[in-house]
Amino acid sequence: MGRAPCCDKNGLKKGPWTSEEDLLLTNYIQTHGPGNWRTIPKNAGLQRCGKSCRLRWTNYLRPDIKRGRFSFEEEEAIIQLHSVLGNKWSAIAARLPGRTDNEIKNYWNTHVRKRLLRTGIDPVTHAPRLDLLDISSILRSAIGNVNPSILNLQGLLGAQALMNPEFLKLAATATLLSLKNNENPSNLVSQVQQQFNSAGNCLVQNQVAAPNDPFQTPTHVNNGLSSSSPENSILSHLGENNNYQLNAQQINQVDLLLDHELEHYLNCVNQNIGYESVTPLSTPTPLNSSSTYVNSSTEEERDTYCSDIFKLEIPESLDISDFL
DNA sequence: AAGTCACGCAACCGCTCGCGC
DNA sequence: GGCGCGAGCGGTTGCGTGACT
Repeated sequence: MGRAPCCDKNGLKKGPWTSEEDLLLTNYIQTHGPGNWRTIPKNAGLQRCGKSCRLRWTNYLRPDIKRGRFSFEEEEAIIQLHSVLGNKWSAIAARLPGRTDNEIKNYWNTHVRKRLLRTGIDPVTHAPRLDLLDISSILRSAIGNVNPSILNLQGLLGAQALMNPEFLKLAATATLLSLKNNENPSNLVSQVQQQFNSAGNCLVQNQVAAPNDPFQTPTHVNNGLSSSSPENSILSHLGENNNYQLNAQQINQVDLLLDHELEHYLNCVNQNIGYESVTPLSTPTPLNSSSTYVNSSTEEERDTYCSDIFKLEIPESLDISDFL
């Protein structure tokens, strides 16, 4: 378009504002109002471009700006709004009184983004990071020295299959179930995968709506696991092979791991109803959920909260803190 | 105590949008 | 419809500061 530069580059000051400049700008705007930003520096006696004045005013000098540390409620709101709006910092700022888009953007990049990454959540999609979500690692951490090759879920299932948290969790459950019964986990996991595949296109990821589809609600579907076919029943494979031995302690730990999830799953199988995890691996927080607000503010507490968003329901007695 | 490194934040830059002519 | 301009937005930069060695 060939537009002129926003200001004459020659003779105009750049860099940090001095208190004298702040005073000049504040006094002028409080007297005359913002008006035309291009004319403000000249009228206020500032050697700055209008753009610089506008930024200084909107991001720092405005009287309604809330300074200081973000509260946990604000941080939670930022995360939720970002999951809906994406990097629309001004839109997010509009919903957080007293906070500027620049401030929120900085806070996101320096704190929230890192925290989400640290807790295994993709800061862009707000979904669990699949590259980190190696259930095999969790299982190994949980049950100790089992041959890594027999716990390689990603190898067994393929990366795409891991896109479904429910399936992922069920596969992990199947692996533990197999180990408990001295089976090769690949057999049972394959059965689970076949049932998923044969159930049609039910492998819909349970995920947060993408930023560019802001009003899509999270999809949570029955994963399609059917127990109608006896030969495909997971239970039918119990006790076949005895090549994968766990010691007594490991079996005990597997029992703890399987406690809730397996019980629920077996109930579904026995009643011939659809299985839906009682503790979804990925549980996107509803935007309007006031229950998600936690009145804590330490880094550790926030980390814990963030990891709770998608954690596996693993008993506290198991030492998996290194992984988490 | 001095040097180095990492981090946080204010400010800048380049681009797009919307409006008036 | 095209152009010029102001305003706003999002990404990036660079400086100040505190932590660490």
